[in-house]
Amino acid sequence: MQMNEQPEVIARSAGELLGGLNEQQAEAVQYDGPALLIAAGAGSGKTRVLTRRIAWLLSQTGAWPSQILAITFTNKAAAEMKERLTTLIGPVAQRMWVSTFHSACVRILRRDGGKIGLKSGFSIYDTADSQRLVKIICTELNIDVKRYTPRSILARISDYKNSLIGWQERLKQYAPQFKPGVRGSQIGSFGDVEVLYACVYAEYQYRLATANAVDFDDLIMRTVELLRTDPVTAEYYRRKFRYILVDEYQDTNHAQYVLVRELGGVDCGQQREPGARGAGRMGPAWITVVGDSDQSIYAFRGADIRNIQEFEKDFPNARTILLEQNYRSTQTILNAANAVIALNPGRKPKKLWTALGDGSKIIGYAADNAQQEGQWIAGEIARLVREEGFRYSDIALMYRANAQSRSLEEALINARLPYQLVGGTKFYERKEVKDAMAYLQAIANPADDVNLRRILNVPKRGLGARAEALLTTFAAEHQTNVWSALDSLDAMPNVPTRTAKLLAQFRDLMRGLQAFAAENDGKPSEIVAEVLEKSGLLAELKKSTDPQDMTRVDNLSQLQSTAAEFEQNTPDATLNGFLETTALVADSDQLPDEDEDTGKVTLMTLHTAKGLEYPVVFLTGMEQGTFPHSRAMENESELEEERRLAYVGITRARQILYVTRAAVRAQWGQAAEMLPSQFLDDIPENLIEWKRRETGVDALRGGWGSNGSDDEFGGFEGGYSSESSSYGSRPRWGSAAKRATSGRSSYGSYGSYGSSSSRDRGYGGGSYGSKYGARGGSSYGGSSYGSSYGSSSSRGSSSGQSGRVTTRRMKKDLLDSLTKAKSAASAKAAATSQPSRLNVADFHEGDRISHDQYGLGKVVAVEDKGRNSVITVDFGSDGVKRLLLRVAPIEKL
DNA sequence: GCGCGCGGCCTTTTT
DNA sequence: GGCCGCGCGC
Repeated sequence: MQMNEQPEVIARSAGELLGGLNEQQAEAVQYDGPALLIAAGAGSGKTRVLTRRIAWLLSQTGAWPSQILAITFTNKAAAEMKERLTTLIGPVAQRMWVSTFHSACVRILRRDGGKIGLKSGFSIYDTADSQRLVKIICTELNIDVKRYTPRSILARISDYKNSLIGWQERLKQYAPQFKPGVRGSQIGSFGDVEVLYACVYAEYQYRLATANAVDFDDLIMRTVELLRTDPVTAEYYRRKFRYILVDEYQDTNHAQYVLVRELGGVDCGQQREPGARGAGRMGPAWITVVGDSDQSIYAFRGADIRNIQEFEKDFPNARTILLEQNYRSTQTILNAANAVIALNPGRKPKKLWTALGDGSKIIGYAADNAQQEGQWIAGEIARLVREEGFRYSDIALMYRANAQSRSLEEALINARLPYQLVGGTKFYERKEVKDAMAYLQAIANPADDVNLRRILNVPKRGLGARAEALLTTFAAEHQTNVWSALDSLDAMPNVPTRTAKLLAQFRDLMRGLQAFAAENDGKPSEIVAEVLEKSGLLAELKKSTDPQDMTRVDNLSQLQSTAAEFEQNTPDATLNGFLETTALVADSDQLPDEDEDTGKVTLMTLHTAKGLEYPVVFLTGMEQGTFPHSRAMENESELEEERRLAYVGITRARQILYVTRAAVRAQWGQAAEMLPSQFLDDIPENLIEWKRRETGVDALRGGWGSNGSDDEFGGFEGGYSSESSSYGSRPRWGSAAKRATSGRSSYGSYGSYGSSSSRDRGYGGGSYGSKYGARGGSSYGGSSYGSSYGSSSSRGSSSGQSGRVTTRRMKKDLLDSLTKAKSAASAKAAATSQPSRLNVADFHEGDRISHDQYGLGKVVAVEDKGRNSVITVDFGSDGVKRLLLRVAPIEKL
């Protein structure tokens, strides 16, 4: 560390640090004692309090930056906090550990994991890797994976780990005779499923250990193990971290709770030095936790709400400070939130209030189906921007489950509104990216069987199941891993000549890549390039004619760019560092900064939305079974969690809250009638102004208005156009309304808007190609990122700060890749770079096509009228239709 | 060993 | 509607 550059904390006076705070906030900032719980209601300024408290500890209590450990739940939250701290106390903030539980543990394990058998180059398995491994194990143990899915077994293993239950313990209790790592070990008496779980758990951990790998949950559990088994290490961290602050404490699980206790040395009975300032140099660390039990929404992944509820019992001399004043929302919104959450039994009563005034009413809308819900929302967004001066980035659409995004996206695309989707399939989960990453993993850590096996025959090189079995058998017999088996190929018996040759080729490929990586460890981007080139991954995709493969090539190129950025923004970049940052990205890390105007509407799940705020929020899919989710409705405690989720959703809104529902929603391709969500009833009647309350379905139920037409919902067009005049300006094609009720995808119609001018609006099609072209170059250094972060990344060299920069760069890329994925999914058109999706010249009499609604058909006539070309198609029993090529949702077969 | 086509099952929510 | 796994034919 370059000490003399700026070693000092910018001195902040007490007045400065307390300025603008209310009484409770100020008290929390100054609190002088070992254990503090800040029970912070939604929007009550907790991040502000947390950062000011850290500054207070530094400038008023004599703490050193290096003594601070601040834990957040996402990388983004960590980056933001670090940024705020840097503003407050100067660049010295970089010396603090501000990170997620997971990154902090990686850092600890990289340094000290050797003491529990982890070599420092260990791999971090994501959920997909872990599932692969479980599946491999199940197959070998002859477990019926239909009945016990790897997914469910893994969930169980995850539960054990979150509760710090070791595999030894499970094995001892349920299958003492089972020997992990011994081939042919079968599960004994199989009357009890616990036996199965115990065996798989044990075997899974054995394989992780031989692969020098850990999974997400291990990061926490093994760190606890380290601290508990190695007193020297424990002592080191206890002396180091004198102040521990944990955000979103209500979402911690048992393992994380214990981790905090262990790091803080709460139970080791050491006394604080008499007369010391603050926490002093020994004795228990000072612990500050911030959270809101009403926002606990992660019980499903092990979060234990009791951690926060029982904080005062758990930590001696604890103090609780309540923050109830909300600085975010109108009183109307808070009243709705309070009313909903008040129905949860057994909570400590807490009532949010605001000085901001009542504001406007909550707006309700009942649509006939999901498509119309989306259309109405799109119209409303256009109106908000046009008439009320909101920006697109002021608006967020939220939903319970990712699958709901589709109909909303389609509506936004059709209305030509720019949007960004957060979450869903992540960049690093795409197959081609995952393949490339598997190469990198296997190079960095050859013992990593899961990843090595993944790429053995990717791209296809004639090494199938037989060859793989040769390797795994040999590996098992010699108690070693697949790479070692491959490495000693010459000693392997019974290998057919042809297979031996292919295996040797693969071995040499990997040896070459390993050597290259060793020589260029500081240049991850070059390693990526080498991998893409030498492995044949790129070549395989490039020679393909599948238009989707072009996107895949782009994604791989993107991966290389991401590596290049990592390299530029990280002082001591390594391949492992790159792998690490990619392993721990979260959905919310893709989100842009609050102050950044992306010019796009944001779509995300309610879970992802936690911690965010928007002037305008649409809570969509307010139906029984959708939200609350059907799987959470039977069980009271799960229903309580849904209610907290509703509370989270409502309190995201600052000025205007919309609640919308659909009377019919397609689930697994089947239309289902949906009743209004109980949460709508929980909001006091007088707070909601319904723009449309009855749906066509409700009307039919009431026994009137049915005209028996085969348009599913006769009332649809009328209700919809009389409702909102803003639709008048939109084109209304005859087929559009009908298609909207068909429940089928209408991506096809996207391309149909494609006069070339509309393609350059930044949400797909043509713009993507050109934008990508620009990115492909080496223009990163000159970007605004380069300049704004240059100063911090050039100072000091702890990996924590680089993590921050990387994350910020990466989320940007992920964002772009999402936008790209969007366009890729929707525009086969773009692939041929034609201005219009379908070209009339491509259609001839007798061609077979597929229509989104009518299904398969045969072309009987083609009329070339330029932009207005029409084809006539015979759909058999569905009749003969004339279709405007420009708008028809069809695909040539 | 590979590729295609069919059928079953499904989705909560995520570090 | 989509993914994944399996079975068949080459």
